[in-house]
Amino acid sequence: MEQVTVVRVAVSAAAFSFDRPYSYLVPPALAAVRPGCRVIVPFARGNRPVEGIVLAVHPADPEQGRKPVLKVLDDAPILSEEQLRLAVWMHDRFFCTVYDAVKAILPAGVWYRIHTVYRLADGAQGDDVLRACGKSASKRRAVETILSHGGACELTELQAAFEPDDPSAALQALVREGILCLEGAEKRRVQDKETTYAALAVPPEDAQDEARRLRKKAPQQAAILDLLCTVGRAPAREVCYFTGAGMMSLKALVRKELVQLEAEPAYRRPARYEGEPQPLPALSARQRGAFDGLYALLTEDRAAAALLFGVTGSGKTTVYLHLIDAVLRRGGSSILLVPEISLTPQMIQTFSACFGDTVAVLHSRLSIGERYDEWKRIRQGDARVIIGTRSAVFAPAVNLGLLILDEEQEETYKSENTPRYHARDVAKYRCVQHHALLLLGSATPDVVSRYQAEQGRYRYFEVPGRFNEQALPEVRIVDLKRELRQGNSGSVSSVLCGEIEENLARGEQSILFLNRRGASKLVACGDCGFTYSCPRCSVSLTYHRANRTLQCHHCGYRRRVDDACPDCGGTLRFVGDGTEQVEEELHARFPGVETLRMDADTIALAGSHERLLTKFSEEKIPILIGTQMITKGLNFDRVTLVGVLLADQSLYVGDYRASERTFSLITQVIGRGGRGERPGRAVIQTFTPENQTILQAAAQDYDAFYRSELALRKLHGTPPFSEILTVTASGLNESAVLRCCVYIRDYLKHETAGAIPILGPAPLPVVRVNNRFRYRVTLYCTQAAPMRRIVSNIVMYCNTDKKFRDVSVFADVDPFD
DNA sequence: TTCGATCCAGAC
DNA sequence: TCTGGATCGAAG
Repeated sequence: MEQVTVVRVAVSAAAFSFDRPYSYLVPPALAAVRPGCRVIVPFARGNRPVEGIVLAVHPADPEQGRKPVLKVLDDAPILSEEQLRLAVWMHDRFFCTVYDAVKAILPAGVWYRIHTVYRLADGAQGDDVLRACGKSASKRRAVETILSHGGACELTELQAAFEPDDPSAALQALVREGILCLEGAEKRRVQDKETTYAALAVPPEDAQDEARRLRKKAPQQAAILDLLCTVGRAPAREVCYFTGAGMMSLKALVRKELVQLEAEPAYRRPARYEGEPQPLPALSARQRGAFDGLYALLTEDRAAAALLFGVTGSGKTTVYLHLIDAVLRRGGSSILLVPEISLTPQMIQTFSACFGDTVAVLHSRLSIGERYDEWKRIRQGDARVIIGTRSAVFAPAVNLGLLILDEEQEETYKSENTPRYHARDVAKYRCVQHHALLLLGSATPDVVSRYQAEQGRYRYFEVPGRFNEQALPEVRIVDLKRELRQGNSGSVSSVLCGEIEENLARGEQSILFLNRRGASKLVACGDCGFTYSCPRCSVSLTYHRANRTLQCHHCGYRRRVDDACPDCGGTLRFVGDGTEQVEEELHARFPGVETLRMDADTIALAGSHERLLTKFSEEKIPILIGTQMITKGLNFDRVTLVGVLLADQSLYVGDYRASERTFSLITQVIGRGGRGERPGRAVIQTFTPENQTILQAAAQDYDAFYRSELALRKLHGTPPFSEILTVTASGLNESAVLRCCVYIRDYLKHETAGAIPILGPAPLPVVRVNNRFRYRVTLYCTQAAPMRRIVSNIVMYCNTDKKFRDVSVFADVDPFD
């Protein structure tokens, strides 16, 4: 019997509730298909062509009624075996479809758009076909449209031709009758870029003779030949540019077989370091200690994970540089993840200076083409040092030896969209697969990571002290209650004012920090207190000065501001995120002193975050006022004073991580000061000066913080003493959503026999977004693996059962919102 | 999530 | 009997 090949395919059209490998027959013509290749397959009853990825190929007995693969999209696998395994693993772990994972792993540049194409069946003749349509006008019309398109036509064009009617019934019938066949056509979003080179096709002597002959009749052609005789080979565009000749002359020479054109792949490269190559900065004795330990792990050639603790300014980056250098010497690649794009410019600068063109950059601000080309350079092994944000964890590094997460506690490493992965988890998985070293670096490690280190699951290393032995800033805590009692209700206390004054007198710079999440500006009526809220979400609208509109940060709704209060006709006022008020207050206290505000508006105005920081640093503006964004980024030598205006702000909101976040934030912002030769000072303003977290942050005592926080976590059973899984339901009908959540909770309670804490249903912090209500059930599990299966089941059930028709449900691991 | 199949009510 | 719209159910 003839051998039949069957492929198991993960299809893009599958939702989580019915995502499983689907089997398709491989026609002999497509026998070259291999696991990791993308294919077009007919899916569901309509057999619409959809994209899929081949998970496995195996010989099998022919079975009846199995559908065939229509097309193979990749000549060679686009995903390696390891990446395929990763995609399947992500499906199990993050409650996404395999194809969701594939889309996260691959850059947007390789994606296809699949179009449905109807083609006249083989051997069908125009007249016969029309006759076969009988008296059906719509069939006739469909066939005529397809004939006028040369025998094949895209569904979209048929729909356009039928407008306002729907061609699908007629098309379906024609396919059933065997008159038409259904195909998929693919279109790439981004093309591979090529450079055309011109080179002599004859020996230079012959070319020179020819040039002499052409000098009079075709001087431009002669010029081209002359040039190519000297340089041999050059990009066609440059040849034209330098000779002043046109493409026509070049083409003419090609026709005469004197010159040949050769296409070579070219890369769209993001802006990069142009300066002189720099040697690696030397390791200090303390850095060497950490490096030696990590290097030993690196050379063991088996998977390992380590936590590198070092306060701000201890020189963790230098350790990274030397480790990456070591990996390069061993013929491997390294990935360095950074939490934000705004951190990459200086990192890239430093790394490109040391490693040159072997550095590749991956982050969302690149164009699709640039990202795709960087990805190609990585895949080919041309780039072996990869720096990027969260999604760079998927970079197809050749021979991955080291994966670093810098500032590993940062929340940006967790994706809040499908697939809801944490880069740390993916990194761990990849390092195990590649026998690579996972390195988590931080000045304020995630309590969970620190605990893992303590338990021996991670190796622990420290870079003690600060660079150049600088003292940590001297910190003062100001009790705002007392300030209030003394009649100062402003946002800058008398103590902080005194310090600022001192700095002004000495000509040194100060930073004032407002630790408010998602700082925003409201518009409110000064008379009746009216505020604008989003008609679709349960939040207030935020004012954007750049385009003078009110916007919703959750759904994007926008509208203009009225001239007067729409409710009472009173005067509308702008209630700032605080930075504006602080600035006003400072101007009143220190007339004539220049200040710089850093918030969404001023960043938009300056063009970027870095540009604003550069302005602060270069123009030596005395005072910088800002939110979250100033905690990271450039180092300022002249900043000697840091003020935290209201430390409590992030402390008493949100989840079990509030203390951790506050500690990290305050520690980082205090670390901004005193990086030059002068010592730094910090002032922390708070209404709860006795709060332990604030005291620990002021003392920059991570260890004390970790101990007390861990004790609290143990008491509450929060991570690392459990793993948190959530199931979220959303829908237009609030009571239906709640009913679904109650069902989920009861199901989970039943399945776990009350053995683990299950909380909820609880509304999300913003309960309504885009008219959809969102509620959540939370599980604290100690055995996550079996729970994942149970959670997975309930998610599938709720998304298919008609009881919960208008509710959609998804699960997440330890979400941040 | 998508779309063909099925069922039902009202129009002709 | 035809037709549009809502609903249902399966996806290789």
